[in-house]
Order: sequence, then C-alpha cells, then structure tokens
Amino acid sequence: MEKSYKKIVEYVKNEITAGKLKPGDKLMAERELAEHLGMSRNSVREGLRLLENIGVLNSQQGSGNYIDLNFNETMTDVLSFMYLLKGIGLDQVTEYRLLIERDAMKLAVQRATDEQKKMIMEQLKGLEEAETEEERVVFDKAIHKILVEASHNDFLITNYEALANLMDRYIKSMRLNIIIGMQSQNMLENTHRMLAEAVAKGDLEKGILGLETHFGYIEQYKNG
Amino acid sequence: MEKSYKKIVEYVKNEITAGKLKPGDKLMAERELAEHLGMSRNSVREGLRLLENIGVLNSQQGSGNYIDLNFNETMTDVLSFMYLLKGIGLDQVTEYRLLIERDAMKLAVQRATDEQKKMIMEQLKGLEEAETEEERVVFDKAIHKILVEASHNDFLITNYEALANLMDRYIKSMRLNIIIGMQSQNMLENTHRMLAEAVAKGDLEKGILGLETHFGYIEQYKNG
DNA sequence: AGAAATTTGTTCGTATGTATA
DNA sequence: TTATACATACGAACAAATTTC
Repeated sequence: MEKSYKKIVEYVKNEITAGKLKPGDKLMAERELAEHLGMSRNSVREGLRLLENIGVLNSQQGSGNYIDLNFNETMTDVLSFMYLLKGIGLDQVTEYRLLIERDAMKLAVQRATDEQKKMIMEQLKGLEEAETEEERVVFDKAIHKILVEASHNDFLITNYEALANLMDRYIKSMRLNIIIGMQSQNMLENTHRMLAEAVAKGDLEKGILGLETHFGYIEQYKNG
Repeated sequence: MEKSYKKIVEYVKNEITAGKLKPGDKLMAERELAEHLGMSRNSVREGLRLLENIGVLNSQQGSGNYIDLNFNETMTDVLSFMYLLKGIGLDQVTEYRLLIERDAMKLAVQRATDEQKKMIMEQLKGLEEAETEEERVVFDKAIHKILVEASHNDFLITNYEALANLMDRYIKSMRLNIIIGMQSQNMLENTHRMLAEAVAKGDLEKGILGLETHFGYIEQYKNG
C-alpha cells in the first residue's frame, strides 16, 4: 500500500500535465485539498513538503500554496548530500564542474545572446579592475555563471548552479585559494579573458583552451 | 522566522558532517526527536518528508527512520517537473543526454573495470540475438547504462539515470520508435557494437563516432 | 508461536501567526 | 481597523507494521 501523503504529489503532477495548474497558480486550501483527496490535513501537509522540496511549491503562510519553479535548492540538496554521504571526493566535484563547463562552452559559443556577450565582457572588466580578493571571487563567479547560462540548456544550468552552491557551502575556501593562487601568477585575468572572449566572439577553440588552463590552476591550488 | 520543520534537515545534515550518522543508521524515534528538537511530532514528520524526498531517508512503518542513499528518484522528480513546467522541449532532453553520454564515454574508455567491459559485451550479444522490439529496448538501455556507469562519476551517473527515467515515464514511445527505426535500417547493432567495443577496448574515437551516429538516428526517429 | 512493546502512519481538534480585502 | 481566509504548529489518540520477548 502506497503511503497516503504521496497521493498529493501524483495529484499535482496530474493537474500539471492536464494543463490545469501552471506556475504561479494557487492550490486549493489545505482543508479543501484534504477533503478533496479524502485524507487528513496533516497528511496533505506532509505531501506538500515533498512538493516544496522538489521545488514546484511555494507555501506562504496566511496566503496559500503556489506552483513555483525553484529547482536549484533541491538540486543543491541532492548534490550536497551525495557529496557528504557517498564519500565523493573533491576530484569528482571539480571533474564534474569541468565537464559541465566544457559542454556549456560548446553550446555557448553558438547560442550566447548579445545581452550575454555584453554582460560577460562587463564582468571581465570588473574582474580586471577589482582590488580585493573578495571582489574577484564575485566577478569570477559571475563570468562562469553567464558562460553556463549562455548554453541555454536548463538541465546543464541547474546542475551547474547546484554545484556552485555546494562548493560555496562545503568547500568555501577553495574558490578563494584558487583566485589568490592564480592572481599571484597573473593568470587570473588571462584565463577569464579567454573564457569571456570565447563566448563573446564565438571562438570555441579559445574557450576550450581557457577552460583547460583554468582547471589546470584549479588542480594546482584547490587544496590551498 | 524560519519554518520549524526545516530544523530537522539541518539537524540531520550536521549529524552527518559530524560523522554521527552514516547510511543505514537509524534515527531517534519521532517522538524522541520531537522532544530533542523542541517541536511537535507533526512538524518533525514534515521535516522527515523533506529528507525522504531528497533521498537520504527511508521511513519504515513499525521500524524506524533510516539514513539512506537513494538520489535517483529525487533527481528524476526534479528533471521531470522541470520538463513539465518549464516547457522544456524534446530537443533539450536529447541534447542533454548526448552531452552526458559523450562526457561519460571520455571517462569510460579510461576507467571501465574488467567486469564492466565484460558486461557491456554481453549486453551487446543479447541485443544482437534479441527477437522482439521489447527485448531490444531492454538491452539498449543496459548498454547505455553500463557505458555511463563506467565513467565512475556519481553526479554524471545520477543525472543520466534520472534522464532515462524521465524518458521512460513521459516520452515512453520514443525509445521504441528509435529502436524500430534503427532496426529497419540494420544500424541498431552497428552503433551499439561501436559503443560497447569502444568501452571494452578503450577506443575513444570509435566511442564518439558511435554516439554521433546513434544520436543522429535519434534525431531522425524520435518523433515516431 | 504468540503476546506485548515499540514505531511509523494517519486522523481530529485546537490555537496562533500571517496575509488580504 | 476589522474580519476573514489561510498556513503553521501543537497535542492526543488510534491504526498498522515491525520488533522484541
């Protein structure tokens, strides 16, 4: 016998596939839902927590439960717990990040919008003019983020964001170490210029070279 | 003010990072947890549903709540809802699958174990000797699964499994259409032989060629 | 084998905090 | 400001599955 609180996940999934629920739409009130599905309010609420965790539900006290699109947090949770529980090492994390960015680069050189090209060059300028390590981290993040977003593949983007969150939360010092290490060798701006210009000019070769160089330094400095 | 039921997620995460909870371990009883964290049992249960959904918890009635490693279902849910709600098209799904498999191939030719090499050749033999479309689907799935597993990158593997589940559930007919289409052109065994032998012999070039060919046919036949 | 204890699954009732008109 | 609707939270109770003795 399936657990009762899972019924509501099926219910919402069906309503979505049937086109009756779209992002932003409000669900029935919890009491109403409970009656409609023939279960108690507490069980309904447990089911709503599942949906909330998946990222398709936003519960607002006093207002209601709304269909939402917020998959990054869930993806982050999944990757984070995988990292913590499966004994996944740093190597696998950075390897996966390189794979994603390389895939993204291939697509980005073909698909980057003018707006994205403009923005990535602006962030590069910011990086080159930054005066503190903390500032550089911010611009570094932004450049990689735009690069991946320019792939216009939602699965790729969500995975990258989650991975970036994971690294921020559990391997926080790593990015700073890398920035400092690369800065001390004057390679920080060089590699990021390659990445940004590759996207802006649609130059795949330069992009891949930039990534290889960049991740070479990551290998070198990731452990501080 | 943070919602109360999220406290337990933090609690479990901390216990894991502190090394006090490992996969298979049993949590305190719900009533005990409620007292320990200063909240009601209903709220505890809502929090446990979050953990269950992430895939780190397995609730067994009458027995207890156990730390678990089951990320595939969550990942499938996330990708599925993204597909349903974000209006992601078939193109993006197959594109992402090709990206994953290409990345996996690069790693698989270097890392496949002897056991995996043996198994992928066995599945190929099964495919070549299969007599019905349904059988061929099973062997086709197995070959791709082993290929990805041979990458030995857990993030890659989990994403692929989720994507495969998504396709099985929401685009069910697709794989069958492709198998039938490729079979009618006698290309089914050819492409899969390339994939299997690439992994077994560590031949990257043949592997990439096999994938390009394979996904060329997918483009051709995916819409039936 | 069977009874008792333990634990999760589910329900109801109630009270409180929050948003909205 | 007030009234209403709603999510949040708590406590108690019983059902159902499992474990223990």
